[in-house]
Amino acid sequence: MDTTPSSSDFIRETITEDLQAGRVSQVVTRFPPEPNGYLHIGHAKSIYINFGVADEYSGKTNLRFDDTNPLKEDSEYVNAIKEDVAWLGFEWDGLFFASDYFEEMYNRALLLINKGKAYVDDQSADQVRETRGTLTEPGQNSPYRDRTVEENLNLFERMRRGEFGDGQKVLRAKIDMASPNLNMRDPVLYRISHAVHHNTGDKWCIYPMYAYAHPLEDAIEGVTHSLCTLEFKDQRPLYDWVVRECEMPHVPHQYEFGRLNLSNTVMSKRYLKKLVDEKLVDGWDDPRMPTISGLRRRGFTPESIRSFVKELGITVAGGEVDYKLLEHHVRQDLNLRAPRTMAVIRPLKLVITNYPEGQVETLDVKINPEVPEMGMAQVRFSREVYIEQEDFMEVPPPKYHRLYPGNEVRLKDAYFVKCTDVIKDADGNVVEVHCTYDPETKSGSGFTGRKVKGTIHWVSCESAIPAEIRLYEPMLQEDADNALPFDERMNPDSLKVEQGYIGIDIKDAQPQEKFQFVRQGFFNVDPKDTTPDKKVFNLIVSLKSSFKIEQPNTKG
RNA sequence: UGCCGAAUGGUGUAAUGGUAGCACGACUGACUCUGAAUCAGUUAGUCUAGGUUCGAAUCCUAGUUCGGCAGCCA
Repeated sequence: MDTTPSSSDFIRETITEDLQAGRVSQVVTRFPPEPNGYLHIGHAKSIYINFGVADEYSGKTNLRFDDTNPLKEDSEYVNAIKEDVAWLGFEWDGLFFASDYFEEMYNRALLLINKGKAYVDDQSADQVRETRGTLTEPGQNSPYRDRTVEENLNLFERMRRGEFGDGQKVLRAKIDMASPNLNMRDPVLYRISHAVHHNTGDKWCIYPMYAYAHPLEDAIEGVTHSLCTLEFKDQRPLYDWVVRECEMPHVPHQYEFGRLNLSNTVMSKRYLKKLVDEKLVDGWDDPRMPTISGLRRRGFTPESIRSFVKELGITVAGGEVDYKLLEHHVRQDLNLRAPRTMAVIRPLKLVITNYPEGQVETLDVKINPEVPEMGMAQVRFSREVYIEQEDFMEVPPPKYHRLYPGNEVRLKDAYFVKCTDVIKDADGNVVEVHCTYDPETKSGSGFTGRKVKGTIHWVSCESAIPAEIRLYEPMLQEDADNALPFDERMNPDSLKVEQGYIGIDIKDAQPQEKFQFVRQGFFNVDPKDTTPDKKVFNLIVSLKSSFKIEQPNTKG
């Protein structure tokens, strides 16, 4: 895959040392998503780190579903996650579920109880919270903290048998209610939840908490380096406590890296789910979503996502990456891979008054000038063509090289045309532009008589194929205050739908095929809404442009 | 006023006691049948104050700022 060496970082340094010192013989990592939503670009970083680092050291990586909370999890998410990881280009060694380990986890809990390291607490959730203390004050011991081993064993077994209702009892670790690390103040290990689990059905009514389950999962699978994001940093002592006190034969270690934050991007699974549930977007794969499936449908390539996250590196410093960097990577990838085509997004009819009526020419055009091997395609040219509305202005601003009355431009791959007339409707809107063309200026004829500053794209009216073109902007407003809740930052213009035209050269385009609409951007054939009768194109990313119209842009 | 962690151009990231570099962005210019791409260039940085050292982004001390942590979520 991506074989260029990555620079060193604290994780790779640790692994190198562990290998050299013989502490581990083979690197084993895992990517442990909870199947409670779809993966997003932030997960792509974690996936890249876990799979990529292991791969560099000829190690193994498991895909493990951290499914310890039946209330939020669903097999729909399991399938989506598997598809996304595979699409990104990673192959897992083992495919596991935390729920496969429930029996072993239960037995280890019994061990903890027998050692006097865990107890059943009858306090309510509220009481537990109230007695946990605060950031500056220690907590208080539970009145049930000193139950006998026998009593704890009996109670815990009855919890499992379903003798108690949700929330009536929990199993807690007995550590230190005065610890400055809140995670060590007798954390809950098991809670009661009479819920159907996507994998184990109704076999269990007690479920282990993440802090207890995760280290055991790692230990069971022989994970050597458990790589997670920074918010778990404070749990490290508890992680080590669980592995040690449960007397796991294999001892994994946890290392934390900074998660990815992207500018103007919702990276909260919870909020993304809300957008989906409230139908504010067209599902998890809405092209505006930062989900892997959304990016895929939008038209991003796995290669571009990989090279993007690779460039981020592995650090612990927090920050926010400009989404322009992601755009750069996809442009760079698609520039060499995407066929060029002329498509008109907002059409304006241009009539060539001195071109013979009824005449149609077939022109050969390069599919990708950057990559001659991609060959040639054919397009049609006739007396009437559609051009882009923004390529004509009746009153041009400074440095406007496109069409305006009296100005001559090239119709790309065809002829020079000079604007002679403007047709307007009753409201004064420009509805048609009239030009004359010069037959001597045909593309490829070698004409050098004069030059024009502008070249514009077009589609021949007689064979133009209507297409729906969807233009996207970030879901969050560019200049909104980051402190504001997402609801107040949503960009009302994140989706704009246009009815445009494509040429016959891409009439057979298939879902997920990507093109560069010349002078405009890269587009993907939408796989969901495209029908045999009508193609839908998603804007992946626009082309950069160094031309900015100065002052108010009142079209036409 | 608890614990943990982090601070290098606008953004991300290198430099592991020895010339502060790379990428993105922005801005110039060249080229151009894509105002793209490409090429050339410009811009701009070690949080602060002390200390150690021939020499500090790097080590030490203090401070400042930012982030994470008080789910029976993960």
